[in-house]
Amino acid sequence: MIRVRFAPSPTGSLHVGGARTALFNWLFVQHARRAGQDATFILRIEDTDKQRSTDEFTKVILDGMAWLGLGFDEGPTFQGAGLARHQADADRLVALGKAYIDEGAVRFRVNHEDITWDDAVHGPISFQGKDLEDFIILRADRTPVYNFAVVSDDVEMAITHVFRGDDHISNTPKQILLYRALGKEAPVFGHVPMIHGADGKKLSKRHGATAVGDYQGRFLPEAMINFLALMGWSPGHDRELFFDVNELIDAFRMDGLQKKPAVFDEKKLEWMNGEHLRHRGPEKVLAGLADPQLAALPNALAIVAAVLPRSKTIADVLRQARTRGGLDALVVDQKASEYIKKDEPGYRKGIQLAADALKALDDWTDEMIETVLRRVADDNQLKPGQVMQPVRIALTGSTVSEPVNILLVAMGKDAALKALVA
RNA sequence: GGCCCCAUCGUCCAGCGGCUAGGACACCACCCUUUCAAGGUGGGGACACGGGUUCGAUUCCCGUUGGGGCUACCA
Repeated sequence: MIRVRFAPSPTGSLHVGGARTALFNWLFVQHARRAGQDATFILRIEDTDKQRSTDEFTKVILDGMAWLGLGFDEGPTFQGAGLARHQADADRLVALGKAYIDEGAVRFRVNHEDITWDDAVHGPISFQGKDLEDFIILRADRTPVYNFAVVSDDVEMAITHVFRGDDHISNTPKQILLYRALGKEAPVFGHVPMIHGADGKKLSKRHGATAVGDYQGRFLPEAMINFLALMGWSPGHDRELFFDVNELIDAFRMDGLQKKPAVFDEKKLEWMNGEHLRHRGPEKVLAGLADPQLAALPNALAIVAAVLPRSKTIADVLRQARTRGGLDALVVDQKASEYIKKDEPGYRKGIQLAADALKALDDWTDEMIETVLRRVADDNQLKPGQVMQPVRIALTGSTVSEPVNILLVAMGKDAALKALVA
């Protein structure tokens, strides 16, 4: 029987590092299940007796996990709720002579033996007994200290595997001692490396977006999962794109984890998100946008499809689609306004020529539009770009977009001409 | 300072004694083109250093250097 828990602290946000740890825990459980084992994934909130998790803080964690699709089987349970048991366990250790009262607090007696465990990601790790000293398990106010509360809780919940951040390595010997004192076998420990910012330091607020919530509006959950899973883990070969989380579950193995910290590269996340966006396809992307105004447009699907190849984030798709659908006012970007300024008469002429020619076109297809536009350019001794680019800018506010004929078809004749003349 | 962990392109990974050290992101060049954030082709770019072990080390061992984490009656 496998019982795994993910134990975030209620800090008001779910850190991407935490989310990745949750993902590894979850993948481990799902993988075990597929192998026919009885495996349970438990969520435990690591709040304290002084700082109980508020509903809002709990919700942030729940929302983040729900967004990523990481469902749990038990919980959430709260560390702070185990106070009575923590105290009873501590008293028992005192009675057994394994702990003693020190200035009102309860201090655990360390026997200075060497501690070694076979870490699931690092292999053998050992600490020398002489470096460990007696430590507090219950404060003078009878509230438990973290290292004691976790062990008491994990014993209570019969946890078999603990996969957590690297930063807990030095807590592990203390906890192993506690398991022994409580007469229980320690679980399997696996310490997953941290996520660092570009400066090589632990990813924190000053690195920018670090909470899962910061990514929700811009990235697809499946892309986030794919990206997070591949930071510090690999299936052992060069494959990087996992469009189906089931393939991730099948391939996942704890010993495929990297031992060194990884640097979060948002550029790569963006690329990966673009791949997932295209894999989802226009219908699902449009549905996922949950924009009633956009969805109500008869050509919404065509617009999204036109815009998808060059989009990286959900925000990219939404912004471009709404502009093309006439829902948002045109925003002319830097390069576009430079283009206009360089030769405004030429710019206006291009638009005028295109509009006049297009007006007479009944067969509104990309082939015909291209033919007509090229002919207009040719007839006026202009290069195709001299009429295409002005149209593109007038319609999108950008020098970059899908091919102009595709753009025009997606927008529809009436809307396109109206926007051109405006 | 002490303890612990780690070390392949700028970044994310592959490699698990013998490879021209591979892929991806990013970057650069060229091609295509409706002068692009699309597509195509190509390019630069890494085994931190020093000792061993071995016929042979990126790979195994030791050391150095570098980086990170922990060092609370925080979690």
